[in-house]
Amino acid sequence: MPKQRITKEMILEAAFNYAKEKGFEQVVLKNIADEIGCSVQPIYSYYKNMGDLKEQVYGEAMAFYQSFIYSRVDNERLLESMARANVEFAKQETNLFKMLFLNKIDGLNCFSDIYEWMGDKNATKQVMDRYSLSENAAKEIYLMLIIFTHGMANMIAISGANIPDEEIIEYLEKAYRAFIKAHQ
Amino acid sequence: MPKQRITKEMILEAAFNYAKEKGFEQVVLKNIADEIGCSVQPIYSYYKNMGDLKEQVYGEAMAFYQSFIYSRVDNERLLESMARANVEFAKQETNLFKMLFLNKIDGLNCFSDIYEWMGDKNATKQVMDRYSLSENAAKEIYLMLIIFTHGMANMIAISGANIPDEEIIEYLEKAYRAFIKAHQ
DNA sequence: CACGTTATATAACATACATTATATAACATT
DNA sequence: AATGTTATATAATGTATGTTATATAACGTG
Repeated sequence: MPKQRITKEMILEAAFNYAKEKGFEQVVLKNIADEIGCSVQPIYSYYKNMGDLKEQVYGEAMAFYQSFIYSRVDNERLLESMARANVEFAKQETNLFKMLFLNKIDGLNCFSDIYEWMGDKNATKQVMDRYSLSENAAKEIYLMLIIFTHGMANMIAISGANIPDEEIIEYLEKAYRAFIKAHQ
Repeated sequence: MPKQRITKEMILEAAFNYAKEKGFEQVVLKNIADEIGCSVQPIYSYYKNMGDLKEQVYGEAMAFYQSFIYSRVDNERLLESMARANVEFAKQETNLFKMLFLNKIDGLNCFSDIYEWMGDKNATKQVMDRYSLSENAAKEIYLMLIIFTHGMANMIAISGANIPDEEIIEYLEKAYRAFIKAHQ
């Protein structure tokens, strides 16, 4: 049998990069095949259909997002650094951000669910300890900062605005301090 | 000449309602024709092409949004009532919200631009007067509440979460008070 | 009431995409 | 080197959409 010129990894990588550079909507059969420089067959030999490939691309994007965030986490300031990282992600990786966060996510029914979804227990604990707050207060601060962060990230991603990092940090800091102060 | 059974208004109304009930992506030729119960020709007799019709639908949606917001404004509490109305809009008219706010909007380059875009001078003035704040402080509060509101609206629209109005109001109030308090 | 204008319908054509069928060519095994 | 397996390419098919061409039918005007 002939050796395979095209590997599954090549396809997934090409598709992921296409999503990253051109947007998820551009992940269509012909674009990926052209990108690799092959016909459509190798793709169908590894993936049942395009939906299958797109799911994998989504998974890659999520992994990329997570490593993006975690590589920027400051352990001394979990909440603030995660908020910054999220907005930076929206600014730098707009296509991935839209793909991950501007589409329906199932199973969220109230804000506490949202907290569970994104919540990081350590960050909550850090806020509790640092400001001598109850768990509920810390959770609420966390939740409100997530909402604010999400709003900022969205506006940046949607508008394509190139807002300087200092300004982003400034507003995130202000929101964070305001939410803390409200509980003191 | 035969009298026209189909008017331009019928088409635009059908298309707008389709966008409102089923989502903007569903505004496609055949759906609208079927909805009205006509062929594709009447649509092309009034609109150059589908893009033309979609633009008009977008305009209708914007007008609908504005009257939705203004009908809910409390003149005594401009900022808070507008924030609430925006989140309510995202909750009740999710399809229109996505169409209007989850797509690119040109010409925004920094947060002060965003302020100019959505800014309501009267609301700013009300905050200045009520809390004896400088114009800059009031503007900042306004901007931060817009960001928070947008974040909440987005999360609700995207997740489809049916969060009770009381909870929405509670969090908006908390954010508002926190931003005010930060300046005192 | 015949005629011409035009509103609407039907149907053809174009394009973009996914999917499947067939053809070709590489190479491992004999 | 011949053969069979299979990786890949080319080409056909299907479906959804938009657009345009042709046909039909309504009706105002002479």
